Amino acid sequence: MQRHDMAGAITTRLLDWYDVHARRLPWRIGPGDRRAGIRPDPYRVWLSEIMLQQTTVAAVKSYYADFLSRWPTVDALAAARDEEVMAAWAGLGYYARARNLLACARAVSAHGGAFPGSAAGLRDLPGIGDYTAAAIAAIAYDEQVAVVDGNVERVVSRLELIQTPLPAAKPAIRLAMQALTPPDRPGDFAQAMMDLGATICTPRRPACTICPVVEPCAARASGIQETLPVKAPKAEKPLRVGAAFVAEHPRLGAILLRRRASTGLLAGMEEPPMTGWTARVDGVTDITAAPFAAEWTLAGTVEHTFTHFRLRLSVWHAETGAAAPDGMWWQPFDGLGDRALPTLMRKCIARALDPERPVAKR
DNA sequence: CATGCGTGGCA
DNA sequence: TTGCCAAGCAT
Repeated sequence: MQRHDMAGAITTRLLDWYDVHARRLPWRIGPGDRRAGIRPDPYRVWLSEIMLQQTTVAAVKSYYADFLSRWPTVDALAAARDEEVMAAWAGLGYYARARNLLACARAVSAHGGAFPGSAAGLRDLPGIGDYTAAAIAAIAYDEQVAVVDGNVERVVSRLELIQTPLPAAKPAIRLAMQALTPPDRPGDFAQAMMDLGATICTPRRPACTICPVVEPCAARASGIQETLPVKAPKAEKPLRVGAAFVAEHPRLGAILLRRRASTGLLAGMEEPPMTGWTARVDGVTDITAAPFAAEWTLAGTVEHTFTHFRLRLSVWHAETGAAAPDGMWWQPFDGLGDRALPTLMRKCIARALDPERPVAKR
């Protein structure tokens, strides 16, 4: 099939640019390896792509290294305990990804340990949607398939001057990306588009002067590149409030923890006991909601922003030698790093144990 | 098709 | 400081 000259020009320029400027990332093979016919390990591509869903490269790097070190193959990951994987994922966010990761590993392992060999087959696995299936197939199998993520939506809408608002523009963007994707090196092309979007064709202040495809860019020609893609305005995030209770057992050197419900927000993760989170700003800091009677003192507040609301928690602290209530346990301090504690919960614990200091990261 | 689902970095 | 949003998926 003859490709249009414009499409061919964009593809060629981007691949040439990628050969020089490709970001060196732990899950990528080197250009020399690619030319030698070496293909990336589908397991590593898959692991990196799941972690990269809505998550920055900088945040992923240490988690990727840790997972690959602990579980070098899909069979090793499939054999891991749920709790071990959730704890390893703690802090990275979107915890359904970790549950789906394990479910996917076990499905693949149960069928001989080889990932499906096409985007269509990959798409049926848990945690793998249109984007991830296409990305793995293009990168690991050289399948000529359109890989469309947020970067590609932005780059393509600018190149082709697609002014329809998202998400209505998605079909047109996918068609345009399909027309640009070459039969040779489709994976490199997809990664080139994503690298371009991450480093040059950025949401704000795109660096058009150093862009390898500035000449064929229709939005740049019109001077409206910064207005694309058009998106519907986002609803503002309401404030919810609540109270967390960090009970400390001085003799054991431990704090009281429990496990959250298996569905919903932070599903299956662990936490200190706390109230529900309500949109009502009054009353919820009431210490009558504490897990047991003790000399509770207010250590401070913790604020955290989720996808669709902001949360302000009053953090209470008490020392006690009481037995752990049903469904809770005394967790020794020296094991906290290995628990499935989301960032929010680590903030609460840090605030309670040292009200003066700023909250430390994981 | 709209909504729920985390977190950290950056302008 | 506040808002924005990054290599999306499931329902």
